[in-house]
Amino acid sequence: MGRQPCCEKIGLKRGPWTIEEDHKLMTFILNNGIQCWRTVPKFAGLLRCGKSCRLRWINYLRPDLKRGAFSEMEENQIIELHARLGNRWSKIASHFPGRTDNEIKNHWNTKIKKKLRLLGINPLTHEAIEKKQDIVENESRSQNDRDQQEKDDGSVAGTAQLVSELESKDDFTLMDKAAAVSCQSESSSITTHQYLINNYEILSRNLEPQTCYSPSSISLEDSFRHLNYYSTTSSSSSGSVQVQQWIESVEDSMMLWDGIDHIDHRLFLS
DNA sequence: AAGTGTACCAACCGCCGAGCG
DNA sequence: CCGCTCGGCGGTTGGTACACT
Repeated sequence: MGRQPCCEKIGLKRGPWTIEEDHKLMTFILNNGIQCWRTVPKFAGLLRCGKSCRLRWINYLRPDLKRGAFSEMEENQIIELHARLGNRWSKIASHFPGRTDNEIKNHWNTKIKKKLRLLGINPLTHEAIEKKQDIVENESRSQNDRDQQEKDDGSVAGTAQLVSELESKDDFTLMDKAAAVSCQSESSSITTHQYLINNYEILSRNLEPQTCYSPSSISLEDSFRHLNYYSTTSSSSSGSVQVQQWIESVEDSMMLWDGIDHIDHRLFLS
């Protein structure tokens, strides 16, 4: 026979995790590590499926998670990777330490996809949206000189210039401008994708002037990677500080744990 | 103030490849 | 080799918060 079943679905809890459940799961994993997800809920005292525990850990409880908004640089990189890899979110996420595939997928679906559409880019193909072609071609014809110049030098300076010129046109809608710019890049030797990467910052600033990219929250990268080392040696003050930062971030995000001091002292700062 | 629409994101669902027995 | 489960993945859903009318 094969392996034992992952879990008995009957009687298992579903839905949002409580602070107590998070506490149990995190305490168990930090104490015992992860050998088999099927056994985790059993030994951690949770009425959850192992799969659910895994998801909760990976997407929310993992100490090396980088919380906070995506930076523009990260967004640009996501677009670039998506153009190459498609919806392979885990592959994309592997380029972003501390970010989860779920987080990137959500960000793509709620933010980036919308912006690309406004820019006249098909988020699936990263090509210019077909029906924008007429607008674009009309605009492009009137910009022949600029087009030629752009083709000649193969740079994105022309499109960037077009962006700023279009911005000054009050009777041209934002979407039209974006489409025109997008097509402008298509008609040149520059691909839509390259155009997007080069001008994304300019355009997104205009599309969402209210957007404020908050600085990333405290980066706790590597803290978990070094967790075992620091918890065993405990002689490294920097390690202790790093772990302490993680604990504080967890406390911030999960309110108060009744046993956080217990975990803190026994695992990290002994 | 209440109702409705929209955005966001945590969590679930179902599929698939790898691997165990 | 086969039957089966696990772990991982991508798609989707549902709940909540916020914005708008």
